[in-house]
Amino acid sequence: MAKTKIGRNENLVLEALRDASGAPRTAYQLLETLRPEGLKAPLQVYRALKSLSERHLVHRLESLNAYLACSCTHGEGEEDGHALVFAICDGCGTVREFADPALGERVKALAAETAFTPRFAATEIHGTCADCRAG
Amino acid sequence: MAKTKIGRNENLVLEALRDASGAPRTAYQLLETLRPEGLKAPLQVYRALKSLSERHLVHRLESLNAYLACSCTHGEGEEDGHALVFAICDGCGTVREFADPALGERVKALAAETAFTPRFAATEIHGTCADCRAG
DNA sequence: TCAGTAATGTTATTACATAACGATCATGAC
DNA sequence: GTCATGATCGTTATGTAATAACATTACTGA
Repeated sequence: MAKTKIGRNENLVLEALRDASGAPRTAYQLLETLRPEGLKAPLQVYRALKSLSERHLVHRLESLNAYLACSCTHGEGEEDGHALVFAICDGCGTVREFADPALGERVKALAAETAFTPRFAATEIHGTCADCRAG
Repeated sequence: MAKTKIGRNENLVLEALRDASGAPRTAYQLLETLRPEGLKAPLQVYRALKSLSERHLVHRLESLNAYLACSCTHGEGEEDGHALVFAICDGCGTVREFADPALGERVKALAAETAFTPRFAATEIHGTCADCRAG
């Protein structure tokens, strides 16, 4: 089911994202980070990100054009059925990820009301985290 | 409260988006559409979009890098307190907009659980609309 | 061995968005 | 009126995000 083996570039990108730990990174930031490892072109990063996304090991934050290592608790990314939720702190830039069943149910209900067949949903909440609020 | 008067460019962009009626448009598509009206540079469109966004007359669809005329039922964009939801058909590209209080409540609850202060939230659901499903 | 496929590399290009600066036009205080 | 102020508008250049197109390498199995 895991499409193929994970490649060198995928590993590099995934590690770089995990090192960031809660901080989203743009593709070009990742490229800069990984230049010492031999990466040279954006496409190498984008291909890795695409592959990792398909495995649900990373997520794209649409409102930031940035990427985040998946911190889902549930194994290796069975995100089917519940919507992903991201709490993005506009102060410090950190992002917390949730997989919220209740929100997923609400999304399904909304879709059903309008005969819409959902495939994937994500909610991005912008605001201020506790630390920044305390400041 | 409405910051200032609405300008010529804002009107042009807003009309163009309303003509699209459910179909999101990118900034550069709008620019092409409005060239006959005298618009020449991306910045003219982006400025208008920013101003219209602040008035809650248009929304940005993050996952598409595109913009949509607001179809909220509630006057002129008092979206405070409920999360916006967009159902995006990947088949035909049409988008339906909702302002769902229940989903907004869930977002608030999630935020409260983690001491996060939400400012704005949007959910984008990708899937297939009834028409495309029927084919 | 060699055919097939997945992964990788490289150059060029397209798409999306903003910086920086200057010109124009309305409006109200005097 | 006129002149200062601030909002709007215009243009060039640039920055940032993502993909197209094509060539190459490497793994895998009959």
